[in-house]
Amino acid sequence: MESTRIAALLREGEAGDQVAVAGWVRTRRDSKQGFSFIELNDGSCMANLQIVVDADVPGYADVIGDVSTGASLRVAGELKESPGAKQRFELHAASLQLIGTADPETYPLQKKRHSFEFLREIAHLRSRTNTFGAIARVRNTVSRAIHDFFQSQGFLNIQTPIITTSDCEGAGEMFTVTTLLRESSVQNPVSGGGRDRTSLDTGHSTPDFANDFFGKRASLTVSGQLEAEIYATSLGPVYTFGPTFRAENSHTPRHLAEFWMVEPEVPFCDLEGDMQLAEQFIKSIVGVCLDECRDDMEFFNQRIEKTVLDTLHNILEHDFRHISYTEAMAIVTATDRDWEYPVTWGDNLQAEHERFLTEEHFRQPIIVFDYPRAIKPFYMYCNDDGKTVRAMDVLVPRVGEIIGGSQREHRLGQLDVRLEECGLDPAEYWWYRDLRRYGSVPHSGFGLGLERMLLLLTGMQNIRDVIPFPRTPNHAEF
RNA sequence: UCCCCUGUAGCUCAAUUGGUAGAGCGAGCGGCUGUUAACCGCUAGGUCGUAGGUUCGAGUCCUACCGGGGGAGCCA
Repeated sequence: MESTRIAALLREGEAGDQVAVAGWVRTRRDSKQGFSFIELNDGSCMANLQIVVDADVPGYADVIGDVSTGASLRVAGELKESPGAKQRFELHAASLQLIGTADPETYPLQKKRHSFEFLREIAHLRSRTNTFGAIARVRNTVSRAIHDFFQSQGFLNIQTPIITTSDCEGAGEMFTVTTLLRESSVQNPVSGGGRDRTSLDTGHSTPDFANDFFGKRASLTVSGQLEAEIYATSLGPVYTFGPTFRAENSHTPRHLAEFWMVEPEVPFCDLEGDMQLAEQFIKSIVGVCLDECRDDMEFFNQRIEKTVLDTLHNILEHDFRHISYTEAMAIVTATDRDWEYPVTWGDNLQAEHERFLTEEHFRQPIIVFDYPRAIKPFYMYCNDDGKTVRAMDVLVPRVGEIIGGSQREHRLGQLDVRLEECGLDPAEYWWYRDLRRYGSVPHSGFGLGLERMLLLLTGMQNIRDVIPFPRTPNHAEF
């Protein structure tokens, strides 16, 4: 008999069905009177399936002792209404096949709750817990919802390069990609123990990238935006959705060295349209998750963060507040609160100010737009006031900045002014400038960090726990 | 990179002003039970992150290093 996923069985099964399931044991409770209860989980949903095994089931006495937490099982039998209060169905086993044991003396996962810090050290097993199973399912749903949202509106999915030689926007430290390193010239070439950083030993203080694989210095991408602009200004709305890399040495619950980013880019679109798109986009994802991941979302609301559902419904039911940077700064400086970092016009809004605005002052997502041009990158459209650019950040409660975007500077003359201001070499951006020389159009886009979206959706506090295998400084296990 | 907190049993944490290391959960064994965070009893399990130092005596105080967490910056 073919196995049925537990999610499908709980959704569509009926008492009397003959079914088989396969999964991993969460707990076992015995009655010496001659039967056992087994909680089986197969990852298809939050719920376990309760298995009832009578002692006269073939092989019972031989294997039941090894049916411990973490062991894998295949069970066939009849689905019955459960007299117990905590589940509708239970499976009365006719056959029981122990597939893989899990020594209780050494199996690290217990029935009790573990700290996320501990689970991070056993990332190869944490997906067997309720929390990480739920995160994986929600992450999957978000991923599909992202594609659905853009596909349904005619956006083209563009795969931008992961290896790049364009030093785009100079935003953030980049990881160098090189073949200049040879095993013989590397200290600690393999994963053996030592914590010394590998270092180039080319005989020169600076490696000669002209001799490198690509003939010039190459890096892992920090954004697909510039390449997305190429396709947006020829094929219409596009989006990228892929991994992004930042070699920043930042140690926070909101940063990863490797994360996933969604970046739409829309031609013939100004900042207003960009902000509308961002709002529709976020609401769409929130709505899909609430709709399709009810059990998982309920779990997050009960066990992880009791305000999650309220926050998400609040997002769906209200229009995002749009306020200019200048207004935001006025609000921040008008309060009589003692800021750790007092600011004036021209400064970046600090995290404490952003939190205040979205969590206390407006108590809902806000979009701050028209930032000072001195604190923003070269590619943003310059306003006529000469002081601001058409940039926007979407700030949400508990997470802070979840989206950053802008209308792009499509006027070649202005772009060159900004390249100059930012100390960048126009020759390096020759193809980017070409887009402004031939059929240039106003266009806009933004970037959304997938993991930050997941923080918002799940109520999890640490970004290392919403990606299966987090990469942060000193951490690239698994 | 800077600042703060922290490191004791498999896990989560205690240990009064420096005075011989404890609990709960988990695990093993036994008992009870249509059970479901099960319950009751017993047992095992720790060179207190590492290396120095102060002291008659250090889990406790000092220094360095390593690990974990948080805040800042940067950003998504």
